[in-house]
Amino acid sequence: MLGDVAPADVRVRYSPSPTGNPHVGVVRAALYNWAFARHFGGSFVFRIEDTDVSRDTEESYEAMLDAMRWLGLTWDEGPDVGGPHTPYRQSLRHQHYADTAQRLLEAGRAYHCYCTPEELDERREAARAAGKPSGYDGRCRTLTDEQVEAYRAEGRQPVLRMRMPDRPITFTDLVRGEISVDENNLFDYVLVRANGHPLYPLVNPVDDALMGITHVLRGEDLLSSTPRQLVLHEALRDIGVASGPLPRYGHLPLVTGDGNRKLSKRDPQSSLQLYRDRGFLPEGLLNYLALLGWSIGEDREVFSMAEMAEAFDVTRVNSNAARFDLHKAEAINGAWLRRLSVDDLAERMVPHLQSAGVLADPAPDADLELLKAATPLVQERMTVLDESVGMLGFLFAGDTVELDEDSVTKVLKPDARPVLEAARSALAGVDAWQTEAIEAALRAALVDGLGIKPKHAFGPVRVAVTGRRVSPPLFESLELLGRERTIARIEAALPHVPAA
RNA sequence: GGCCCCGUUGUGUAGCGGCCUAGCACGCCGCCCUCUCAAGGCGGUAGCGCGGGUUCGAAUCCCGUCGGGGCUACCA
Repeated sequence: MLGDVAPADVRVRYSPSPTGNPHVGVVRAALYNWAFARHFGGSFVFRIEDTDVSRDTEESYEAMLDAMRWLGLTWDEGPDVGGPHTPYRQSLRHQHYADTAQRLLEAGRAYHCYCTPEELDERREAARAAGKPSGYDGRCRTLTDEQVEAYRAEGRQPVLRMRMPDRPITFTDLVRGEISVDENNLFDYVLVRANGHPLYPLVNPVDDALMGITHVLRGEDLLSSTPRQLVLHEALRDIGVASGPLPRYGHLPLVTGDGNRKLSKRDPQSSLQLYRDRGFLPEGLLNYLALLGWSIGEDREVFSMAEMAEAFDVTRVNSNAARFDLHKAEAINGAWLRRLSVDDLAERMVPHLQSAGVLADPAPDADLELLKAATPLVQERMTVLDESVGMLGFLFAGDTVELDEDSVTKVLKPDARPVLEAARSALAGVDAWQTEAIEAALRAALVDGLGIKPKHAFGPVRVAVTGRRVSPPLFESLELLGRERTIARIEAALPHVPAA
């Protein structure tokens, strides 16, 4: 897997294009690269591929860095931290591409092609109709000076095309094994546009070569372009632009959405931001993403990133596509949430409670204390942090809470009136306002006193006090809420109970 | 159309020729616990796409077939 590369010399990169917010499939690729580098004690390089000015924005660039920091996927070299191969943004590396393109042309490894897009389309369609490969047919490979003159006279501007060799290309993929494409299916491809703009097929390998990348782990969608990149890499070494061994490639299975199709950037389900907003923990999301195509083995699924780095082995990555399953992601996140210390969890809930308006920003110390006291009640009931809003909102309201309409009609029926009235007087008489005493008083008054089942006894109280049918444990909640607000809310709820 | 990749329960995976009457997790169903909801415990549901080989023996190796996906730009 490493070839001649010493473990510490392993260099991998994560090179997203900053177009919109990061995609979970792309995050998983970052994770696998990170784990690969950390496993061997090598370097993880973060490079921004912002060659497409029309699509890349500074905002997306910042969002990308922010996302990586949030995830905790630390990089050793990158646009903000620098490194020996600076700059790490392609938009700042144009000279490298222009120089390389020139040398490729001079060495005869690339050539000018004057075909127009229309001509290309036409021939492509014809080839396709004839059942033949539809790639570039090589027409401009050997143009005479006269032909070039004629094209120029017409005002045509050439693109620069890579000259592919007349032999099959075979390589060993780290996850899939040997892959081979014969010469009839290898086509000369465009490196530089007619307007002088370098394209991805040129800049990506050039940067990998210049930055000494030893291993490339990326999505399967790039599998079929690997042979041509390998050819470019060989050429770069031949013409002295780069040195060192060719990078080894590993193509990761695609992450699919609800259908069987590749999760696209446009699919809302693919947005990392969505999961952040919902309150996924970076630990949980990363853990889940790690599971999409890789297994730590031993019937174990919950593990930390340090444990992953220790155990990670690309050759054991699955080669078949994996579907993103929200349920499973939530389950894994829930497991992580329950592992958190109470203080840590309370702290992480704060921003969610604030953006929902439950807590002020900054939150008063008293509220923070109350939140901390309530955290154990909800820790095992949540799967994502955002749920804290619904579960704990009632604690931070005043003498009245917003009553959930559905809960009111289902629980606050006419026979709830005597229950609430009995609860009110029982609670008024509780000596020490503590969970045990509250429960004892309520049981005595409602279950024993009114002779009704616990479920029917406590349901109305729960709705009156918390506003909902589902809440943290009732007696503990009442203790935290305090006697005054508890009783005030029961009284406020009484008018919502219809007469018999 | 062409090329390439992939194929274990609904989903993610374990399995790398006998330990598999296929394990685990999520989901789903039921039970227990129980003031709601969770969490937890117990049990259940459901799978090696198909057909040929190779072998004493195949989920595991080979071939074919079918199915799915990716790529096929002067996007990245």
